[in-house]
Amino acid sequence: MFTHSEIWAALDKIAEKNRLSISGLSKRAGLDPTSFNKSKRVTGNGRLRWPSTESVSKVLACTGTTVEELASLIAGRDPDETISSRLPMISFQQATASTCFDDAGFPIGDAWKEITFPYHVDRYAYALEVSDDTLLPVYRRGDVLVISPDVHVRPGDRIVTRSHEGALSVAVLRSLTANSIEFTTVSPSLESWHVSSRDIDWMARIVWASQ
DNA sequence: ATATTCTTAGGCCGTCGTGT
DNA sequence: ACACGACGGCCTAAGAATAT
Repeated sequence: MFTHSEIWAALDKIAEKNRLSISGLSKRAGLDPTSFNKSKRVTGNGRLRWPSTESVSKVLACTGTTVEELASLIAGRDPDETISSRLPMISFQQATASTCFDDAGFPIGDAWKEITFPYHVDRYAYALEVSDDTLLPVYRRGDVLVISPDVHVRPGDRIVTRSHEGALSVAVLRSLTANSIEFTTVSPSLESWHVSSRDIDWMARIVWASQ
């Protein structure tokens, strides 16, 4: 059971999460831009108008929203923000300690502190604070990078890798084969190097950076 | 400053499903 | 067959935002 205001609030939230206006969401769903107008949610005589199940289905399809996520939004819970509004964070310097990550690159241990993050990211995301100026001019000391070990990495992505020795590197992934990985620096020099895929523990995509 | 585009409000109408 | 209710589309108008 849900109410008229809850289903409309959920659609408003889906639009917001996809950085769309409510008319923009209607258009993306293949509907008339005015379909979800606030003025159309109540008729002139006060009768409540509800979105059709077909329209809701189109919205879910065009935004990649699941029925479960819609249910959470209707219930007033944001499945992303409630999980990711607080992120574990650690500095690059501290992160070189071997106990900070498990074998798959997910945070473990007590060295992490928690920060509040204003955007929604997946539940596995964590933050790394830049400890020095070796990444200038792209990242400077104090910048925060948000990393998701759960996001598929593709050539062109900025990533963080970890060697068997525990050293973290920030780079751009250029190519990836079964045995070899090519990286370039994030700096304008674009120096490139190859490593064997056996020589790194993991790599994870940088999904956000404070700049 | 002006033009263009986008967003929103509101009225009206078409289409579809349901009940009589 | 017809009436009615309901949602979405079409249209206009106005205001806001953005581009030139």
